[in-house]
Amino acid sequence: MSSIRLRFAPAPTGSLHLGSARTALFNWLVARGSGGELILRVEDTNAELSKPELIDNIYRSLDWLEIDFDGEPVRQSQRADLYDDAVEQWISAGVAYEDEGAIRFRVPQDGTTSWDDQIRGAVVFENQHIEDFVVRRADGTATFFTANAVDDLDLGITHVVRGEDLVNVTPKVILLREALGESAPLKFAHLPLIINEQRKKLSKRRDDVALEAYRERGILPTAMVNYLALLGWGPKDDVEVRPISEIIEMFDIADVNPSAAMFDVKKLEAINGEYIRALSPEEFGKSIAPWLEEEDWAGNVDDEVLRQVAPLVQERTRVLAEAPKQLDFFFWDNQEMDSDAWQKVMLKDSARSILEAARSVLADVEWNVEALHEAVRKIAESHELKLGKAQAPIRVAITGRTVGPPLFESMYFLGREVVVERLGNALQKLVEAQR
RNA sequence: GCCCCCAUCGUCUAGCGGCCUAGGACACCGGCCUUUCACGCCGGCAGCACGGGUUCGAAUCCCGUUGGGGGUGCCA
Repeated sequence: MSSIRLRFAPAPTGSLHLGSARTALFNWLVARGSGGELILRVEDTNAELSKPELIDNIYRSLDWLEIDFDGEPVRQSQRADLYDDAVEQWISAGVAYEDEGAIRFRVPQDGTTSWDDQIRGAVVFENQHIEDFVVRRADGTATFFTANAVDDLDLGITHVVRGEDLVNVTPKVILLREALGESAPLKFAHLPLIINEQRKKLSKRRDDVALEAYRERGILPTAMVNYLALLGWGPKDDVEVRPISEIIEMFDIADVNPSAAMFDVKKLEAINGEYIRALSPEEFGKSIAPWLEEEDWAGNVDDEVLRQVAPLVQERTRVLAEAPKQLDFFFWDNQEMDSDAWQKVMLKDSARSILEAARSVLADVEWNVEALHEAVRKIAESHELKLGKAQAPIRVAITGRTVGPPLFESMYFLGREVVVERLGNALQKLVEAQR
């Protein structure tokens, strides 16, 4: 058995929570950085919690983050006998007693229970403030405290890394372990909470706490892990975005900041953007595929065109879910026109004249990016406009929007026929509107 | 109410007694680049909650105040 053993012990209450993911990550960092072992222990002492789909979600999420475990997962729902034995042991030792069918642990009325937290230092509770707590429910099932203490002992856990919201249960678990004759005290590290803008613990009701929600929006797992590592911890050399292998090497649980950390989606997305830009074109193409498939123009996507056009949007993408709207005009059947965009540029005096000039010049200009660029540049010149201004109506006519990938590259890949047709359509719409 | 924890720019952090007129990142604001938007680059704004100690010297150590948070289930 390895000298360092940790466990990640989620209760399968739904989709994996961001805070749980961070706890899993920090446990994993300690294990992988120390040559220790990490066990996955599912805390499904409560019957409703052992639903297969809930447990699957945990596996899927952890797998997505590439947080791996040693050995098979342990299910508390299958270890009732062990908990029973412990409770019987406490009863016969006189430290637990029956109360309305449940069994309570008798907490000493004097003295203190304390531990040296790796993140917070000494934490001390006076025993008189700890109430006698239930270790076995009237229905015969073990409570969290019992399962926790028994399993940590039985599995040879040496280090417990968990959220700060569990600080107050720690003295109870320590008492239970002592009553079981523990051979060595656990090393505890209570992680700071992840909080929202209101500086409150992330809540399921009002915050996006499901890890899956971020996956669905197109956050890369590597970016998520990197960002999560930065919540409560920071590298001493100030390089925040870096491979997980380096983080494993630099990470030390004792360096973790004890104060709560706000979850900042903007920063997550900024980091995600960096990871997206660092992808190879092939990887990027594969990454956005699931999002493109959901579009109604998905059937029109030409893989070769997509391959050439994807790099144009890669550096403009912060979350993968944004990719379709940057690429749609390459593939749609019925062109959509953003009305704000139309209002903004097509109502200008020069718009009609620019579109007319573009339609006629582009009808037989040489079809390459440089020539297209030059052609539009000349139109701009003749209208005494900067290229940036002059290309606006052309962009809107062709892409339906005021912003998007570089225009001349886009026109080039779209092809002469489509470009001229869209310019014509826009012109017609403009003329009709002016009548 | 009681118990426990926390306190460096708006946010995440570096700092673990002198290297700090406090560094980085995100956000924000200027500028450059430029075919839009981005990217990139340059610059700016902005912080040690307060009060006492300890010390030659405190963001760093101690105490208090204030403020915030967590817990207080036969949930986990």
